[in-house]
Amino acid sequence: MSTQVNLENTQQQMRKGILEFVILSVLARNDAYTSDIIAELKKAQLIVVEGTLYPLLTRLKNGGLLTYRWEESTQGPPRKYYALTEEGRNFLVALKSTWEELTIAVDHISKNN
Amino acid sequence: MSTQVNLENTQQQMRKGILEFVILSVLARNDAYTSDIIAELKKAQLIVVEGTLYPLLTRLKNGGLLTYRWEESTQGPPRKYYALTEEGRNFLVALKSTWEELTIAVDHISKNN
DNA sequence: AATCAGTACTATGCAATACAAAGTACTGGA
DNA sequence: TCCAGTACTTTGTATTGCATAGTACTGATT
Repeated sequence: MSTQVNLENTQQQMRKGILEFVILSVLARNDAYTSDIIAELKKAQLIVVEGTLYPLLTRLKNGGLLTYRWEESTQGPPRKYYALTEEGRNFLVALKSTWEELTIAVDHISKNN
Repeated sequence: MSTQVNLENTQQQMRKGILEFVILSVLARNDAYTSDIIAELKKAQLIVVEGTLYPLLTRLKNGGLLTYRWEESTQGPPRKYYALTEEGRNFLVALKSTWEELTIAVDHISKNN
């Protein structure tokens, strides 16, 4: 068994590509800052780390799907609260559709064995 | 909207990571050579191209999850038929479980919006 | 006032993989 | 012999999750 093909790696590779969808989904309900988002994902058994999340949020913000505002915190430094733009909401609708098509396709194939 | 965040790219990124699972699933039913695999996936609305498939099959073979045999063809050059190893079957079971956990997590998050 | 722990954000290098593209090789038919 | 169709191999590129290193802010403690 080579280092490349092992369960952990494959699980990680499976996470690639879906985090945009997942993050946008979390923010569709409520504005949130990073620790909120991480906690929300963790509740759903999806572990995402800050080294992933920050660049992702920045990318989505730069792409026009998110906006943010600073908010003072009584528990530490200021927090950056992210929110979906209208464009972000539209994009999320398309992503949800894509996800559904993908899972149907995969389930169809994997159920055949 | 930057080049990085567009639907096509995101759809492609969503495919990353699941193709191992999908290919092993196809081969769990029957030995197959590449065009068979591509056709099977296409039937399920999953388009995969040869530049992706060949290196992937090689990787899985090198990792001990697949074996292959050559078979003469009356329609052209010989074909390389791949089959799951015992190890491949075990790995597939784990992948299926992982996929289910992932979809449950994602659906849970996306259904909340 | 200075220090520290906890909290929050930023940046970067690495590993892995889907894909486009280029190329090699085999077979039967023209 | 040449060609089209078929099958396989290789490689470079773009993208992204993660580990890691670092910066910055705040309130509490010394």
